[in-house]
Amino acid sequence: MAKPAIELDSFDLAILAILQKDNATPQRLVGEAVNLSAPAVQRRIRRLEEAGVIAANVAIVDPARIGQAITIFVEVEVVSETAELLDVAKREFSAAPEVQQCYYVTGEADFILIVIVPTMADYEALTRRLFFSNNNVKKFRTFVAMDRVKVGLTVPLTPSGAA
Amino acid sequence: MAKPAIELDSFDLAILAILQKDNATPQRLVGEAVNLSAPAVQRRIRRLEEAGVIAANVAIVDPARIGQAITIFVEVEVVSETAELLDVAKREFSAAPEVQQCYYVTGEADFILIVIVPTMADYEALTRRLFFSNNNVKKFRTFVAMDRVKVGLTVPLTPSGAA
DNA sequence: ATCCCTCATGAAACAAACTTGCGCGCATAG
DNA sequence: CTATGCGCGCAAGTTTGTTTCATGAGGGAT
Repeated sequence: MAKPAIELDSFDLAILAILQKDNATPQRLVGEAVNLSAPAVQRRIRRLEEAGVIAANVAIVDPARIGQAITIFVEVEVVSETAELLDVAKREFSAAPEVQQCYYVTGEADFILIVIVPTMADYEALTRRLFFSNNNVKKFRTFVAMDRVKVGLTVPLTPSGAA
Repeated sequence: MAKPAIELDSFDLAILAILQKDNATPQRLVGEAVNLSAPAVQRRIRRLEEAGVIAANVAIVDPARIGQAITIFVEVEVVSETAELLDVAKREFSAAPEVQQCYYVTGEADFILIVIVPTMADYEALTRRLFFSNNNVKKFRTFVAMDRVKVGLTVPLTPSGAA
């Protein structure tokens, strides 16, 4: 694993704020925006990537333009919360390509999944495969998204622990 | 607005699959992977961007490495589902920078929010601002994420509506 | 107090990638 | 059968990303 935390100064945060919105921004422009030279920006970006602060550089695809994808939320409740059973569930859920996001949470549910499927029939198939065939799944609740009001993974830049 | 849908062939889907994982992949490598020349890849990418299929190119930042961000799910139930009240809610929720994602859903809840905050105190402040001061919010349930098992916006590439 | 070591920066050179223009082949329509 | 439009590949030009190098600031030890 990478280091749990590295020092981030205001330059790093400014760079992250830009790349979070558009990582195709030329380093030259980034440098101008944060008052740093292009190579300096380059080194910082590499450091952030190696440290895991930048987890990935990806293109965001609009599901609505690809077939007619349906976004679904699932709250999953498990029977037993032993460490190994949780690991099993995490691995199974993560393995499904339809599962975009999976969180282990506190509260009335244990897992929250965000699923994208082309049709409801695909979702039904997924539930059979993921939930009904897993004895540790007590119950699950389904929420179908009618509107993606706001979608993003942009993290608010908190200057905590930085100079 | 862009066209609601454009034709996507297997080349486009293959390209999208790659860029969804890493949009820093050189077009030359993309071309090799899909058996196309670099300029052809380039033109297709541009078309996909203009059509809105590629909504954005962004760097994914791990919140855990930025301060100690907490991911929280909120199920919001509203009193009245008139169009204008929903619009108000959508706008208010979207305006909050802490709200990463907001969906309007069917089921036992009306909205599902994904929130990122540095501390629980910030979340409490957010609830006051967003929920308690909004008379149309009947109730809300909170789920705190203990583990981000899987995070992504990767859309499964469905060859529907393509050659 | 001085020296030395380490580290990050900026300027320039270098390499790689992106972008554009051109001609060709294929599919479709007339 | 011919004409037209679309998308491809090739090659050149341009921008961008990457490396190298010398300089200056900060820290610790003598």
